[in-house]
Amino acid sequence: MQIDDVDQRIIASLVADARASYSEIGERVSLSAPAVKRRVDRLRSAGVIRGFTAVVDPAAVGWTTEAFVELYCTGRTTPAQLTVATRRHPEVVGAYTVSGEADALVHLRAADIAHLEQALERLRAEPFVTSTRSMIVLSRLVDSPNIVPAPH
Amino acid sequence: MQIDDVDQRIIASLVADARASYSEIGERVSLSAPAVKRRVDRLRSAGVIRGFTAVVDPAAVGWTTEAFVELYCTGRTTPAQLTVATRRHPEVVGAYTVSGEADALVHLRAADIAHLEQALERLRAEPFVTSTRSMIVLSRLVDSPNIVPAPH
DNA sequence: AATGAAATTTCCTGGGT
DNA sequence: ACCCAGGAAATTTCATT
Repeated sequence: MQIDDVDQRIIASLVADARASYSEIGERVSLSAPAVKRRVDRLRSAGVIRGFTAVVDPAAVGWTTEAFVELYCTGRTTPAQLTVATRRHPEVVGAYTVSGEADALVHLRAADIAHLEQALERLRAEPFVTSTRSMIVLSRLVDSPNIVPAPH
Repeated sequence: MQIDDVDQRIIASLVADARASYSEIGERVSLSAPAVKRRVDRLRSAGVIRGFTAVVDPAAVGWTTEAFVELYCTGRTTPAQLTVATRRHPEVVGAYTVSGEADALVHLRAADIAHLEQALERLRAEPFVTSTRSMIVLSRLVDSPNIVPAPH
């Protein structure tokens, strides 16, 4: 699918404020509200825009602990297996296969340290996990959920 | 600030779809649209809801490469220094101080490998960085931007 | 094919109870 | 918290280029 400059600006606008009205966006990109809607619909159905979400302060809703865990897995572990396994754990907010020493990196979010420990144990109990290496998040310095800068 | 069960459900609803109308949300939580709006306004001004954003497929807008980089820093590096430094790099989409061997973990997003390499070099050139350890993301298995499950 | 204008429906948002 | 009402926005239809 082709994304032109106007689409880019519409996307940027929605990333900055997903609840902006079509006419508001239209003003910024010099288009009528219906035209903006049609473009947004097109971008959505093409999968460029996956959805719209609220950015919530995890601490404010009782999730104060966060960690990144490197997973070392047995030889024949497939990404599909990893996907299925990690999705089973509600504490997993991100999971990636990576190059380097580890096979995967998992981003966990939990209510507190006890909860995190419990989640970690559950994760380590997955049959393909041989060992793990954890980094507990002490403070969040930067966290731009899905900010997509203009193309390089 | 006090968050009751209804607030939790409103938040969950907005996380799932930030463009849902107040009446739509009201239906799900058995509240009138004005009541929902008042709660959302309160949650926003309290900082529980930080904002609303579009979830964009980075690949679709030309950002195909991602990496996590562990930063090893000199003894007297403050979180404030790290914040300032990492924010200078547009490729940094996340940065955290962590417990463990490394001092910080940085999440990078770039257009391609060449761009990533360049960003990494720039990051390594920061005066307080003594060494780095990179994990390039091969595939994204799970990525739930700001999904906040019900409290434990 | 994509846009703008108009018309209809739905929604937002203030004040009153 | 709900109901109500005036104004704004969304969304469909239609005509234009």
